[in-house]
Amino acid sequence: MSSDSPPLDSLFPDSGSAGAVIADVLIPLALDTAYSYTVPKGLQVQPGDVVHVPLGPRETLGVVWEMRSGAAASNLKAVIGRADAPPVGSKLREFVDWVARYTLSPRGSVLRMTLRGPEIERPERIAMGVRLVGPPPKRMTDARARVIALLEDGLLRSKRDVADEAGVSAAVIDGLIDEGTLAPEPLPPAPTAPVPDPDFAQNTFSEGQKIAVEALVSMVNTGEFAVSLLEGVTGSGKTEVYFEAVAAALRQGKQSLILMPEIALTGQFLDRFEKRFGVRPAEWHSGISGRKREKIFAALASGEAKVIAGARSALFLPYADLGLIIIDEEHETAYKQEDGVHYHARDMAVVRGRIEGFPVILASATPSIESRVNAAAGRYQHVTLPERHGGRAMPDIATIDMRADAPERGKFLSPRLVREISETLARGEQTLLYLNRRGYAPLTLCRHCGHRFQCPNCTAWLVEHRFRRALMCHHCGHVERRPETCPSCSATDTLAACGPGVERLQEEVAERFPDARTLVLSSDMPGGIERLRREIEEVATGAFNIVIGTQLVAKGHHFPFLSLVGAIDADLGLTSGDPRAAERTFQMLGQVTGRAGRGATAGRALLQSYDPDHPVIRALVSGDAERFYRAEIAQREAAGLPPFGRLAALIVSANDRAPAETHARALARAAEPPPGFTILGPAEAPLAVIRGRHRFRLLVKTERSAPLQTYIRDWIARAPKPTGSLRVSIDIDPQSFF
DNA sequence: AGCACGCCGACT
DNA sequence: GTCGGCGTGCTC
Repeated sequence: MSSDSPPLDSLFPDSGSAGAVIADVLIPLALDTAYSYTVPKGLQVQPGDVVHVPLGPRETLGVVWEMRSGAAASNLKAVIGRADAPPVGSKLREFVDWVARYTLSPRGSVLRMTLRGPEIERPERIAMGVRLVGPPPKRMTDARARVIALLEDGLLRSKRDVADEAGVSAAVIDGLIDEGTLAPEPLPPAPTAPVPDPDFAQNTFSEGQKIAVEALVSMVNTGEFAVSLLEGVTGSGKTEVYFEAVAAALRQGKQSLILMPEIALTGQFLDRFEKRFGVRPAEWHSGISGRKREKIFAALASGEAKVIAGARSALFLPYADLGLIIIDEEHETAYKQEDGVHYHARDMAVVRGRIEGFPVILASATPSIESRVNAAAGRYQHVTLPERHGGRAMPDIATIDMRADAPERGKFLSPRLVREISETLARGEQTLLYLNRRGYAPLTLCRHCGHRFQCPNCTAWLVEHRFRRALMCHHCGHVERRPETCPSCSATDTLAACGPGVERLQEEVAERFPDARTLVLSSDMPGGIERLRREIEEVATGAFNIVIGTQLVAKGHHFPFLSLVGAIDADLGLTSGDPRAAERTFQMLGQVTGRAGRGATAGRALLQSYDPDHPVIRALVSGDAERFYRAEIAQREAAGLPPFGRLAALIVSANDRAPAETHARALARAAEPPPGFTILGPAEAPLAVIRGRHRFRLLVKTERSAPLQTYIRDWIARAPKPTGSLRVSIDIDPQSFF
């Protein structure tokens, strides 16, 4: 339509509602388009307001995304009213739109992540306190006298406190209210988030740390978007260094968000924060629920909470005045959300910083390749802490060549490692045995006929869990009882466990060291995440002699009594088809071995390996991270892969193999890759069955800086629409986007 | 996310 | 004959 066309309402003079106020409302459901509603006269709303709107037969919450005035089509319903919730500011709306576009998700799905806090509406129950207001009651009792004596000062106290301190029951207090002696009065809401004091305590820093502190503080003081990669070996005092950036933000009155992998948010971290700032930060993770969640949500939206330590979901919340995001352990894969909206919290944090104009700090002892490359390219400032703090020595890392120093048949600890564990025990110190395999044994087979137990839904072996007497699939959760006889040839006593899991390792440890106190730390142990946090804290107190753990022991915990680390199968993971296998293994082993060391005494780490000359193993032993990063980038180039980033995976899945494969091929055909884009089609992607769904993976890579997601969006638009039980999900690896 | 609609198996 | 399983599609 040309610009001199007549206005719309003159074309439809009978529409009758020209000049109506229309709100485009985004609803936190899997909807990409905002729905239009008329705004009734007398209702004041503006973009960002949370409103109630009718949706089909029911009523939902939505956020006013845009406002306009014009002719209201007759099918529009009206906004019901405003909800009592903090508004979603324009920068946050821009962030939601950006993330939705980048992740190819409906905008409503992203919006939902920002409204996750409260069961909006339900007004807070106002707690009542009591105050002494009237004459003593006609009949005095001992209990009543104690209550009156306590309240003689005329101060307001909660009923709970009065009952506890006066040693009476609530009935006594209610009786005094009836008598008119006491009066109920609403209590002022307890502060949810006491304000951390940037000057509560000052840490002392080495010269090297001072330089890093200064770099971060000046970045925060500048108050503009910038990214720093804070790279510091384990024990270099990274946390204390970035606390100074938080202090600088506090002095400006700005809020800080410290993102960390969920399991790393332990009392240990909170204690360190409290030592520096006098109070604990507000916490946000899946374990915080109900009223507490609502309160924290309100406190961060009002600006009352100044520092929030949270898991990745905290990134999307409506902060009042966010001025800094820190991503601790930035290399962690836990930052990648794989269901619903696929996003990487580290990268989206950088985007939020860019949109809202504040600095972002990425901290790690073993940074991801992409952050290293971004730092080398000058997009990120590289701040390094090359030395351990407080005279702590770097751990001494060595390999044990398993071909030369083989354990007995059916055992997994090499003679040398057994010796080292004995010596560590004798010194009263702690040992950590790292094995990234849950359960007892990863494969069970029949020695008679060769039958292997496989998941009926997935292309995976069933993992034996002896503790639960079951065979389990780690992909879909399928569980079956471990039978006594072979289901294929009916032979008895021929089923053999192959390979080690942490449970089997514990069995071996218990046999070798019957007097040692051992603990298995694994995500599938009963008790959930809270129990794990408790156990991790117990390990830190030195309560166990030998700890056997899966990868979750690598997530940023400090174990002060730990002097020996043994990696049982250091090569595990190096051979998987994942393009990031080497990087992951390097980071994992780097983190785990970094835990070793007691005070000034150097710790010791032993890597049991069948391939001690592997570049990853050699880089770990030499302590030369630089060498690993260089070698890994070169390796990726040689394999035709970009160093990072411009790589996307499309997963096509269906309940049957044929439609999944057909669609994957159709997608591959529909793509007309622009120059510089390459599709690694379904033929090259291994088919896997997970949870009964047949999955095909198409990898797309590009050497160009053009945004991959734009290309993918066009591609999907061109391809036939998925039908039936087909699902296409897209996982785009991080890119540099600015 | 709800909720209705619709098309094939076992039941009072 | 219906009740009900969950696949599919719609909500301004």
